[in-house]
Amino acid sequence: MPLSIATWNVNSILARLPTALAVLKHVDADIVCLQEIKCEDARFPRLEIESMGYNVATHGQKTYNGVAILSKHRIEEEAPGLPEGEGDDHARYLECVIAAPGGPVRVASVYAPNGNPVGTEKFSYKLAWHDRLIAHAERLLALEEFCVIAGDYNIIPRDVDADDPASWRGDALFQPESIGKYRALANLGYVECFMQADGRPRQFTFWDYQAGAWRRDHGIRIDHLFASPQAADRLTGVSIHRDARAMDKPSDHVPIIGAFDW
DNA sequence: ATGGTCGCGTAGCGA
Repeated sequence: MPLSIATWNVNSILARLPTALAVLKHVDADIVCLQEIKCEDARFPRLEIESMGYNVATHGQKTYNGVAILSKHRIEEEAPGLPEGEGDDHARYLECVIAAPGGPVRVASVYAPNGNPVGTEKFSYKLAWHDRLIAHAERLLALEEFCVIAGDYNIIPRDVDADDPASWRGDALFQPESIGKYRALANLGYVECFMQADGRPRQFTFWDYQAGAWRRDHGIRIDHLFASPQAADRLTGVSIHRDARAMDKPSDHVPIIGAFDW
C-alpha cells in the first residue's frame, strides 16, 4: 500500500493555522512531521488537526522550537527528546512508532539548530546536537526497522542545493562541518530520500522572508528525509510542495513528501 | 547596499 511521509517547518502552527490546514489538506500525507510549532503542548490546535483525520503527538515549547507528528494511523509509542539531553531544554526531537497497515514504522521529527553565527556557542551547539542525533540514529539502525528521520536539518548539502551558494559561504548552514553531519548520517547507511529519488539541482524547500527571496527564487534545500535501508527499499518518489510558499501568510519552508510502498 | 521580513510578545531576539 502507498504510505506518504511529509516534513514541514510550519513556523508557528498558531500563526499559520488557516494556511497550515489548507496545506495539510492538499498534501494529504499519511504521516506529517512538523517543526517550529512554537507553542506548548496544551496550546497545539489539536481538535482542528484531529478533525482532518490525524492522530497527534507533540513535543512543544513556548516561543521557540517545538516539533510534532501527525498520523492517519494509530500512534503506538511517543518518545520526546534525544538521549544525552541533560541541560538541553530545546524541544527539537520527537520519535513515534506508528501502526501503518503494512507494519510498524518508526518516524522522527527533527528541528536541528540553525547555528548562526559561526564561531559562537550557537554553532558548537549545532554540531554537538547533530552528534547526538547521529549516535541515536546509529542505534535505531540496529533495529532493522522501517524508519524515517525527517525534518529541518538546517544543512545545505551541496552547492546546487542553493540558488546562490556564494552568498551562503559564511553561513552555519553551509559550513563543511555542518555538511559533514549530513554525510555522517548517510555514511551510517541512511538514504536521503530526495537524493535517491531525484537529486536534481535547484529544488528548494526554504526561501527567506527577506529581500524578495521567494520572488527571486533565492532558495535552499535544507529539509530532508533520511530513510533506513528497510524504508529506502520501499521509496517510490519524492515531491516538494513549492506552491505552499506562494500562499497568503506562508511559512518560509514548504513541505517535502516521501512516497513509499509499504 | 552587511539591508530586507516574519513570529513572539510587546523589546529585542531568533531565524
